[in-house]
Amino acid sequence: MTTITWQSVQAEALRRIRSREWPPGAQIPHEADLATELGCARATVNRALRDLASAGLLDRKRKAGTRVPLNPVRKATFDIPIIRLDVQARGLPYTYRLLHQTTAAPPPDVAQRLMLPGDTPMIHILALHLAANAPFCLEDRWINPAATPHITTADLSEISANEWLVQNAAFTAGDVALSAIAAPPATAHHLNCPPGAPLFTVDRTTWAGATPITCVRLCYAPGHQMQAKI
Amino acid sequence: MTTITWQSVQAEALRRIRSREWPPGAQIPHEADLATELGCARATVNRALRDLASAGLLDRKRKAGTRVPLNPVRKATFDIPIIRLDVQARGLPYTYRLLHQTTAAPPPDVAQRLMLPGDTPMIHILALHLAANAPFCLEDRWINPAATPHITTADLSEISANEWLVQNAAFTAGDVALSAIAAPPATAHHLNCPPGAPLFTVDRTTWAGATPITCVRLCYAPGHQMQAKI
DNA sequence: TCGATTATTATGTACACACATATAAATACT
DNA sequence: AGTATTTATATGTGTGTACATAATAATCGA
Repeated sequence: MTTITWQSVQAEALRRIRSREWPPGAQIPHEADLATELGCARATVNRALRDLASAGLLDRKRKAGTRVPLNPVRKATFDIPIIRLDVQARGLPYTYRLLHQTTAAPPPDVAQRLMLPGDTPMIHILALHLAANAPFCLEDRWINPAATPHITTADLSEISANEWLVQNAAFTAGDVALSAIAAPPATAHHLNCPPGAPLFTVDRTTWAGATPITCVRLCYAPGHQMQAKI
Repeated sequence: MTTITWQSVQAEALRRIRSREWPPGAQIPHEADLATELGCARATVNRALRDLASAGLLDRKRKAGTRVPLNPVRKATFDIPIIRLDVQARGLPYTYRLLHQTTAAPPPDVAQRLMLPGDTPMIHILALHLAANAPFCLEDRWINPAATPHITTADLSEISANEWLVQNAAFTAGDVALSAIAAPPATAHHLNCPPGAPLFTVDRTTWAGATPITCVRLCYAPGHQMQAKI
């Protein structure tokens, strides 16, 4: 006897959505009915549909039931790797250069993004990540020392702040903004590219609960691509 | 009596990871032990830890148990909205202009990305999405008509291919590449920006099972940001 | 007729149990 | 010693039940 898995239920639901057996906007049978129809427990159907809903392929509401959205908003995910591992995964030797480190009050926009008073002294890092001795990524970071007291004892010329933080300050949430900017002169100099070159840029702010940890701008050398999956 | 929820178990696990009560690299108690310790069923612990693992915060292997990864690879997600809704969500009026539509054999790189023979005739679309009458995004798309026969009857000057496909060709998988490019002259002309301007660019290929559906390059006007969440 | 209150109902989740499955560890075998 | 086989174990998943919760639909009252 073959048992129905939640994956098979999910596949069947997906098939019905794609074939328009469940057309956009329509309500689909409720869990109990599907369970009896497909010959499995409601929990199995629940798991299958819950996952589809979190992927944006179904809308579920208590009492209202489950329906196929008219305008599904699909979600894509990408990894946030340690830059060293990102480079090494490409088969390139990695090096790292700490360009600058101070403790100072952050510029207003950084303070605002971290929701901290503007006069809080923070650690400022400017560092260059290199792949095969070519500039790969310029890291411009502000760290809230109150969130990570140990960092004052870390030697950030040996290990990148990026890596230190990933290993020592597990964060619970963060937001990321992706954009393309024209390389400012100083950045262009560090990345060894012409000023104005298009740079793929990641602005990231991370939190441990309600405590802001760090806020970083990563400017990647021209030509960089970031991969994501749907 | 207060019942333990999987969320509370997850929060407690997260706390232990952050506090290094479960240090990086260490193995954590197995599900059954945690269940008895926290006073809940193993299924509840399983759900909590499974979700943490899919977020990259734990590594789980059968028999080997669960451990805190030394180098956690966190995952961020972003929405893939219909461009019209993206514009309207910013409170701007949306317009759309079909610039070009033909049926032809695709260039080799497109054929390769879709894993189709190079001589398959495909639909090629060039369209401009505008926000408040300013260029917002240039869409350069190739569509496999074999995957979506109905599209030949769609009037793509009225509804964008982007929107038509989302509503009519639910895909099961896709990959996305994000990058920054210097605006080529033609693109710059359409987006009304100087040639060479940094453009945030999304290259997306989508599939319905093993059948390739479409492959699109979206070039956003300078200054565009894409938001993601961790 | 309208607004507040009360059912009704579909999803969300917890639990106890059972069995499946991957795989590390131990054992037997050559 | 090295390899193949077995065993033990932690996670993965399905089932049936029970109750919680949100939100719609029905009912009631002014």
